[in-house]
Amino acid sequence: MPAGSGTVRPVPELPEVETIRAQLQPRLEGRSITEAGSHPSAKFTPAVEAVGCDVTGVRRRGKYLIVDLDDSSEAGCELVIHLGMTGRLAVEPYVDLSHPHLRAWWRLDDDDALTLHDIRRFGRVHVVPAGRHETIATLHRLGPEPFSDQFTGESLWRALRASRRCIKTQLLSQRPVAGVGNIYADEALWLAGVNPAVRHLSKPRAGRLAEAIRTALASGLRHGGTTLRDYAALDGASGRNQHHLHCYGRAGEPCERCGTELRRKVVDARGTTWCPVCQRR
DNA sequence: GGCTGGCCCTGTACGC
DNA sequence: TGCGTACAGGGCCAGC
Repeated sequence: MPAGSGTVRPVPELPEVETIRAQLQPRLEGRSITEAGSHPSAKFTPAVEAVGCDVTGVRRRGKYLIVDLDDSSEAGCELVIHLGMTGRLAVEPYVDLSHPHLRAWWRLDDDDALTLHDIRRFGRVHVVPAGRHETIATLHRLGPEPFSDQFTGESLWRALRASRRCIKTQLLSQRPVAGVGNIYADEALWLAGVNPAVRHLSKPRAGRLAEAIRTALASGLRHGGTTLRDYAALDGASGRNQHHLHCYGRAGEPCERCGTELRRKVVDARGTTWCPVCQRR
């Protein structure tokens, strides 16, 4: 086994972020932010613009958490949080300012605090006027939500046709569809029988892949997300979807469909598991 | 404007 | 036991 390969750290993808969002909403909605602080790194703004604002809602767009704020302006503003690979949010009464992984925190008017811990510092925090995402390039160009009417086999086929990059790279770019990361890309491609390195799909196959993306994400949502190491929901509970994965992280094991040994290779600098028979090019 | 590759970042596993 | 190295990977950015 190569060094480090036994340490799998999945990032929070759509199901994980949605699980956190659902738990965060009742804890934050209606509260006011009274104080903010952050790690001294320039990457972690304390988002002091949020101080004095009321939380009016908590939404998700792709892998981004968006906390809607009423700042007395007509449009309001948004606290936008991306958890990166190892980001973890919590609402807790005590903020340990000496914790080495504490990146940002916001004190609420009930004396609890929303905290962001992030081991690898890949997370991001922004405050922007409501709906103005031009300064957050990936969010600005995000594809349709996978469970929306805008995401169809046709829309996926068109998006994939517009680029010459391989399918997996395109899925990870967030442009054909929002919220798919490495885990669910591998799962969806396996479900659809699509090789991660192909560059174009026929319309029928794009339709099957769109359905497979929804199936893989729905499984993650149903099981509270996937926990292989770092991810935990707001209440600290682990997800259960790791027990329902067909492909991701199973290189060397037999394919559930055909029994062929699943293989692993690097696509777009991401570890990729696939079945050489079911997902033949 | 699209694509590619390098970089960020830290915990962990492994070899020596 | 301790040190050095490889690896994990989402998003950003420079260069082409």
